[in-house]
Amino acid sequence: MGDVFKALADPTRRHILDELAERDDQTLFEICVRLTTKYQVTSSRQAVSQHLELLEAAGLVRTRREGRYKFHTIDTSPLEQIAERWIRTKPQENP
Amino acid sequence: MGDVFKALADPTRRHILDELAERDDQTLFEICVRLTTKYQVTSSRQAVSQHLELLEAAGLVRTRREGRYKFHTIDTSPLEQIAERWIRTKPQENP
DNA sequence: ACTATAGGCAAGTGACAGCTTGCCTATCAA
DNA sequence: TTGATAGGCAAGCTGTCACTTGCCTATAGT
Repeated sequence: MGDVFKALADPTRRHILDELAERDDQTLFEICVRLTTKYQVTSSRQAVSQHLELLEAAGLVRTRREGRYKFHTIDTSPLEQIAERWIRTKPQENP
Repeated sequence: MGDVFKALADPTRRHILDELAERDDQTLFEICVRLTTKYQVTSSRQAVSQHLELLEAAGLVRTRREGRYKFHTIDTSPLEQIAERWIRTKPQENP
């Protein structure tokens, strides 16, 4: 669970999630091109690849292999619980 | 906004928020004691102090000075928007 | 005034994160 | 088969992070 927060802590990874939220099923090269053109992210291919590994390890990105292409998909299910961890717990609650 | 994610990326800071969610208005020393007894966090006073600075800079903790005591309060308002950034955005939306 | 308590400031250290570089594998088209 | 494309592996570098250490300030009690 801490992996999700660490994954979200980097601005480049947040841009990757932004991009995958707009358009799913993108390859590594497609993501690289769109990061540079739309978000002015100048990271290399290997850097983006390592970010995608981390996002996949955190459960935020799922991958699907097809021939020599590897498509990446966003998975928002880990995000749906994390914020409520502290929001729901009010002070002076004593069961 | 990225400060919020970076603040949440550290397990000790998440424990601090857990503790402040349970009991508000705690001093630095109170937080230190409770971190060690309840969460087995062995950080020093200065380490916890630096974590609280970071949490305050991220807007997750508010402080109030009273004499030589400084009370810390959790503020969950930054958390209420962050997760929805990617959850709300569905693919194939084209305005 | 003096001592203890609550907290702050700043330099230093060890470890890890993000990134690059270079080379390698696998798939597809010609 | 050959060349080009998509991606992976691994070592190395650099900056940042979490933490410690030592000293300092300020408030409260006696």
